[in-house]
Amino acid sequence: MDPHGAHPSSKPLLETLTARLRNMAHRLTTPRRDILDALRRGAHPMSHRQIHSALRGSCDLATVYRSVHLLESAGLVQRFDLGDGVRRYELLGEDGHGHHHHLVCRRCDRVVELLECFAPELEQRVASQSGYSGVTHRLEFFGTCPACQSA
Amino acid sequence: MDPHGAHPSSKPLLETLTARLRNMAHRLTTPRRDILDALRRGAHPMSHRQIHSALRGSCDLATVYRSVHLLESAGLVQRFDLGDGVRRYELLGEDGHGHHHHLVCRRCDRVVELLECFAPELEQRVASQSGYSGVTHRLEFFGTCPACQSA
DNA sequence: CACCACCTGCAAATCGTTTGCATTTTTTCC
DNA sequence: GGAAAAAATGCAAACGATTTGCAGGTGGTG
Repeated sequence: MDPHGAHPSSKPLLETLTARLRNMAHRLTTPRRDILDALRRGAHPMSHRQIHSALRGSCDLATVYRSVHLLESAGLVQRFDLGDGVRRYELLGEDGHGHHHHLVCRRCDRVVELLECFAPELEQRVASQSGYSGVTHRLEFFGTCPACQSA
Repeated sequence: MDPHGAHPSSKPLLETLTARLRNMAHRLTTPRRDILDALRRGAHPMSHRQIHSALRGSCDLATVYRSVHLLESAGLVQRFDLGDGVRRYELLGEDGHGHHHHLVCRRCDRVVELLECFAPELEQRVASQSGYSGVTHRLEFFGTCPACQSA
């Protein structure tokens, strides 16, 4: 666990990402490349709006929604729900590598990236005891960050 | 873990719930009582809309939103985010007892209530290593239920 | 039983997200 | 390198969940 760091995995090259997209039989368009690049630069999960403003309006917000949706189903990005009604996304390594969780401050929304994922064996247990297949999980932590504690 | 059962904890009396509300220095109004009763009867987490229709329009949808919000901050109900953009709620025992998780079918949205909560010691670890205080968590599982697997 | 703070109903506003359609871009193939 | 087909984009409008302003109604306290 790394209380201060940014995204745990080292950043992949933009080329690597675009290659992955092409291999999925998807077109490489300017918005998609730019979105991947924006996510590559971001340290924390980004909302559609954040991505859109990082792009400085180089493409439409609707395109961000459509592209991120495609990137998600292509397995290039992972969605996170941090409690407010806003969806956020981070790059995901190949074969699902890079799966992790977050710790969010209830007061100031500061986000800490947590390195380890504890639950893989839990997924197994849940799957075998319920009969469900392809079990995944979503886990986030919430608390009050040091700064907000003293404030 | 109970793959087939409904809410794990036995249902509290409606009187018990209303008493808890009164003790929090909140008024006991008809809509609030009815909402608590609807949640008491429901086996799975209910959305505002579901609660509202369980009440057969005896109060306004906006009142459901306002009341559930109050019940949540009073610690009487707990919110669950099951992945679609819809918030769902279940009764929560006193002192936070009754905390648990769900397993949701990606195809048909069937929900399984999971009895155990694995993460309390994780909260400790996350808290001490990050400096955050009052750490809680949200954990849900997703998969494909037996029926949808064969379909 | 009267009063006051609080709550409700109603309707409109807000916010995130999706969608229809005409136009532009990417890719493929010659 | 260029034309044609398939797919993606921009724009604006639609949508669904949730919130809010305001006028009138209600709970519980003295």
